[in-house]
Amino acid sequence: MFLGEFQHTVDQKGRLAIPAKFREELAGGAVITRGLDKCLVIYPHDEWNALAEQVSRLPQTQPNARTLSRLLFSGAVDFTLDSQGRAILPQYLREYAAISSDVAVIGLHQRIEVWGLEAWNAVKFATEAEGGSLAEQLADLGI
Amino acid sequence: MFLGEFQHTVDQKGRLAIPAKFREELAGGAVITRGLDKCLVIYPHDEWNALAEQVSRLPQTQPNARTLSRLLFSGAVDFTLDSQGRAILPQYLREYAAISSDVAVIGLHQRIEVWGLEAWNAVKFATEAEGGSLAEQLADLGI
DNA sequence: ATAAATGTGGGGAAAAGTGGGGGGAAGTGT
DNA sequence: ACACTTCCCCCCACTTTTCCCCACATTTAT
Repeated sequence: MFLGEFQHTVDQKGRLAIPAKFREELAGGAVITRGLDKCLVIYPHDEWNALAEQVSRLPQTQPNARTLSRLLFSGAVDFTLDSQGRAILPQYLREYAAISSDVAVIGLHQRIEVWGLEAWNAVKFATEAEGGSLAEQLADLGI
Repeated sequence: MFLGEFQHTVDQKGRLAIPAKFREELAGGAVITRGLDKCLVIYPHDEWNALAEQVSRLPQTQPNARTLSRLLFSGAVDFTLDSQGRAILPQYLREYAAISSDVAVIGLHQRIEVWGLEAWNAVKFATEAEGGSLAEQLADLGI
């Protein structure tokens, strides 16, 4: 399970150190691709396969399904960690998420998100601000 | 079951001694994350897993579900107690709850809350003061 | 009163994060 | 086919953070 928030940097070669706590679960290979909110998403192999299966089963007659397919699959890169536990972020993915140097790496249970630091802070503050209304949703879940 | 109120201190390394009475129940691992009232919450592993499972099952295509996931998971830290029975509070969690040095550790049955001491005192006085009207509102909940 | 347990502080070893250099494979052009 | 360039990957080195251990003061129990 991926948990927590980490501030890392992407070096000039486009390398990103994956938090040590996440490495074991990614050892079997992982996929990084575009996320739904101008961020990047990393899935372990198993999760990715399940997701890919799900998306490809959508009726491709619907425009939204085709758009989603393109977003997910066209940008996807299969990668393994180097000996220092780093992944390489292709340039077009860095551009998509407006990532320059400082990034936030976020553990979200089954997946990992990578944000440009500024974008993440904006999202975080917004999220904390609307914490109250989200509390009601939690209540709906019986929590 | 967690009960009682304890005043502890967070040292310069961000370590917080968990009250001895709580340690046994946290021995199997625990998770600390952002609470809904600018405090921190500690869940034993079992409690946390149930909560995480419910949230992660929400359809991540919905914006609210993603926001909720981020609020809950991004701040979460999986930890075990060190040999002195202490937990480490990451800096971003201390910032969230405005925790500097003195904190209140509150046992609340299934979970533990951690408050900055000043914030806790304010909340406590407010709670005690509105005890009367609170009773009425609780009555509406069927208690 | 003595002994055990609890809360607090600090030092040192190990690991994590970051940056840079060099060798080899792949691709391009002549 | 050969030389050249480019890119990728592996390795090494440094700094910072984290984790583990020991030490001490205070409280609680016997």
